[in-house]
Amino acid sequence: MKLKNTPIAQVAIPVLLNQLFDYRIPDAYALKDIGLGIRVLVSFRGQEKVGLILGLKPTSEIKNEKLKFVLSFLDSQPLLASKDQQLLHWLRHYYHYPIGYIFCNTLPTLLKKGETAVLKKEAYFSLTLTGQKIDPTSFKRALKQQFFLQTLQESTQMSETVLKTLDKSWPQVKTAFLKKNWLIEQAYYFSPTPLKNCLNETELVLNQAQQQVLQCIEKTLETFTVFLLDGVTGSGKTEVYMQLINKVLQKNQQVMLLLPEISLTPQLETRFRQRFNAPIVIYHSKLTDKQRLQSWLAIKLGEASILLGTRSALFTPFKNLGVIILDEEHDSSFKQQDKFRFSARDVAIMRAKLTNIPILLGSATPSLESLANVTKKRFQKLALPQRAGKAQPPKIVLLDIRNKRMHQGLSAALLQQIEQTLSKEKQQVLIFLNRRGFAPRLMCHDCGWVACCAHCDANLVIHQQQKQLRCHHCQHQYLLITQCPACQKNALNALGLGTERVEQFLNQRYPDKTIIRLDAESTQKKGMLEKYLTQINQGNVDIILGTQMLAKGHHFPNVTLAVLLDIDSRLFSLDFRAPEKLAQLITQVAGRSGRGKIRGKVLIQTRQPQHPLLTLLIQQGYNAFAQHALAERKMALLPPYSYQALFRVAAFQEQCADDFFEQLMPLIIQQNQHNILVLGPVDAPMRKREKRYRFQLLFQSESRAELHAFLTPLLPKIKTLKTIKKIQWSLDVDPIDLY
DNA sequence: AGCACGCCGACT
DNA sequence: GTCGGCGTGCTC
Repeated sequence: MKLKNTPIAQVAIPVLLNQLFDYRIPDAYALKDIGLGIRVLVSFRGQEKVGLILGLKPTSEIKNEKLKFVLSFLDSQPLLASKDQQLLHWLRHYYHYPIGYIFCNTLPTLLKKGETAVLKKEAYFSLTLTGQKIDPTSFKRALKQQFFLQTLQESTQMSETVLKTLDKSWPQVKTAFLKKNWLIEQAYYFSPTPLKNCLNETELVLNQAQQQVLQCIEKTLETFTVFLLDGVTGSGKTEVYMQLINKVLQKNQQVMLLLPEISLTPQLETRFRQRFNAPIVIYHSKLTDKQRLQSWLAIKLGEASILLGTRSALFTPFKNLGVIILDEEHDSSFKQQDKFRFSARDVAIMRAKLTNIPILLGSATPSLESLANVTKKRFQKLALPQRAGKAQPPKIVLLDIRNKRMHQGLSAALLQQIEQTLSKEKQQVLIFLNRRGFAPRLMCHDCGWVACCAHCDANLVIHQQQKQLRCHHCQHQYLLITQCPACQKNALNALGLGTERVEQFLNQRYPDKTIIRLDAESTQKKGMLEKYLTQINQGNVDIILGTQMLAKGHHFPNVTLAVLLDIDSRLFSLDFRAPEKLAQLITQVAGRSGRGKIRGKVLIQTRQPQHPLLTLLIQQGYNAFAQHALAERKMALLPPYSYQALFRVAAFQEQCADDFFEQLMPLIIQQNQHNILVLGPVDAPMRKREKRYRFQLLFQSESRAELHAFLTPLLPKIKTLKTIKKIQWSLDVDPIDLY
């Protein structure tokens, strides 16, 4: 029916429904104020919700009496320009995810909650010359003043928010300092480049390889090209990034740089602030809602030029984006593994395509997907094959530990090498073991009972310091017992190796050495990881022991020996990606060694010294391994030579899942006119997790278009199945681990 | 997905 | 006679 002049707004609402909802616009609103990408407040099921206008149409198919009015408009300008909207529409089709979630939940939390989209200035404080010269120890009784003076002297500039959280007496101290003329107060939109120590990092002269790489990219600025920068650890990728960024900044364009881990942002931020005389903002999930809103707005409005962040930064709208750089492109942290499962790498590429700008993917160990894309001529490969400066590649050696006596998982030969390294001044040893806790298993020596989680199909991990047994898959903790619950004997044994156990052993064996353990447990407290990293860089540490996080691109300049423990189980994993991940891991850990003047050494303890993966990787390097692995994938028609989507199902009662699949499978057979390979349903590798039984169904096709042509009509039909109410399900497009 | 409405069993 | 079980269906 005709509704005067004002159109109907099609609104995205943050609910998990894949549709827009129509709302009438009150006649009082002038048409010019209504546009796509503007937030509105609406009543939805009796609740007020913030939604986003994604469409306007003259009439609605919905009965007039059912239509509600938009309650109010929250923006005068669109939050998302049409390019940003295009990207989100692509996401929704590609990942088959509800539109309301994609459009609303990719906004900063505060905007989702209806906060006004206005960049606010914040007060920043620095000391005047007089203030810098005051000796803080000259305070006798004014301890708060002493504290703040010292704090401000140690930094260049601090925001009011930070100062307030340090101590609530700040407002009084501030007044006192301003009166004494010790303090400069300035208002900024976001954290400014430090004034002190500014620009003390100078551009390095690039070596020939670096220069070639830079020139190649420079030529394509303002056109879409995907570059894969294959640069060994220490080859000077960061310097290439920085000089490229400089070129883009000179064109008055903005830059987005994505990293896999939050913990990698501070060091890069410091370097960038010292190098660039341009506003830089950070965006990741550890920032406060307010900080994230500020960064987001600063980039959108063009007030900031560089955005440094993790995958959650990917959706920030830019005013004038010139290049995207995504470092450590092989890293699985770029894949979001819950709710909206997307690959930040793949989405970044699509974003570059829609913006028509180059994107640079960097890695010392490129993913097989990216290497295949080079072969398919979709990506252009650029190589930095040598370490910059004088550093040589590390020497990798396999330590055969068959029939060897072990000391808490470390062989005599290994201990000897460790001791040899430690005897040299300022040399550090890095030990990689990807298992937290003391030991992964508690077993009765007498009856064979093993401690298992009541809610998951998993062994409980012994955490001796906390005297706990913990399940690493759910949050459950149990008291560490000494008596076997099955046979009542005191014969319980800790089997296997965890970082806590190795740490304990090393502390006993080397009581005069400083040993730091870096894992999720030891770095749980805020700021601990940064503290440890600083300590390591200052050279006050002898042994660094840790999990996965050691392989993530941190710099350990004094490490000359890197050790990998307990990798053998990964050689026999059922996951077809396990070899790729292991090769990347070994190469990355190896890359931590010998980045200074002394050549590094890498030792891998194994009972499989003849294993082809290890010998190929060590004798011929990662690229040879990758070519071999790609040939295998091609033979088996596995990704990247086919495309997959994984349909996961979980239910508290197995019967519910059975009933669901009984309805689902005929639907799939009927729908499958595209030769889609359907594998399953089968039990998930961990059948029971967090009290739920888990199953999966894999769809695979050699044609991405056919896979999507199959999925697109299938999903709405699946949602109409009666049994779906009793299960939880998700679809993972391009899954990277089949868990 | 949530959340309300609705129709059948064990209680003050 | 009511409280509440979760089955069904709708959200503009």
